[in-house]
Amino acid sequence: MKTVTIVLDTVEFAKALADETRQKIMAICCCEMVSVNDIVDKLDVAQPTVSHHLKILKNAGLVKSVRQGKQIMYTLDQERLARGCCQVAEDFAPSQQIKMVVQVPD
Amino acid sequence: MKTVTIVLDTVEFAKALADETRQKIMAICCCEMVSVNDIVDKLDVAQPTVSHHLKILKNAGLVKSVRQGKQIMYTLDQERLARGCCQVAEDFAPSQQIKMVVQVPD
DNA sequence: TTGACATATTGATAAACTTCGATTAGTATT
DNA sequence: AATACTAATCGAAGTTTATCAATATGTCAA
Repeated sequence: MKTVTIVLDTVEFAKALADETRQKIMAICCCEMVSVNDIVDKLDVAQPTVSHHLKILKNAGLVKSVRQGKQIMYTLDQERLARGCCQVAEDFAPSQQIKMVVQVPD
Repeated sequence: MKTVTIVLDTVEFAKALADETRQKIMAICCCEMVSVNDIVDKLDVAQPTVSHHLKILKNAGLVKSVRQGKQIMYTLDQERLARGCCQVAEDFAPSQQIKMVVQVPD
């Protein structure tokens, strides 16, 4: 049986989550691929601000991006986010039992 | 069957976690009751700084405190922390399955 | 290759945050 | 009551962060 250990910087992880605008962005790109402009259109912030937050989310490993022509499509890495949440809970709340059922692609 | 809904401010929750010193404090008071001085002794920060961080953690509902004589004992609210982690995961990673088994006291 | 479009980067500014010294408030002891 | 002890609050300094306008970079179409 193979064990995969993910080393997560829980401080960087939490910092990435710790902003209202970033959480809005996360909600927007949570379940679909969206362009930067898509996000800008749905929020009341300037485009550089969105790019800035996307960079932070990307550095924390919370979003993935792919270029599609002129646009760059972003989407939340749900598994990564869920793993981060579980790790925080495991690190600081070891008495609680939290189980994560990882989705295995077909 | 009774359903308990916890309304959590995920931004405040994440902000409370988003500091290295606070995470160290959380680790120290994670599994036992400790006084403010206990925490100061284990960290390289001044007492007002620890009090400041404890206040933030308290406002976020992540620590509980009880006065014992001259001291005030703090401890991490593990269940609250775990619930917060689960809620973040549920809010932003709905495709992932995370289960939390809540500890019921005897 | 020129122009239009999409996104990233730069630089500046303002707000928020961390930290600490000094002080205050609360508690117990003598 | 006076003192010692513990923790909270205040005020200031320094750092980090969020935001935007301006600009640069990259891509596609004509």
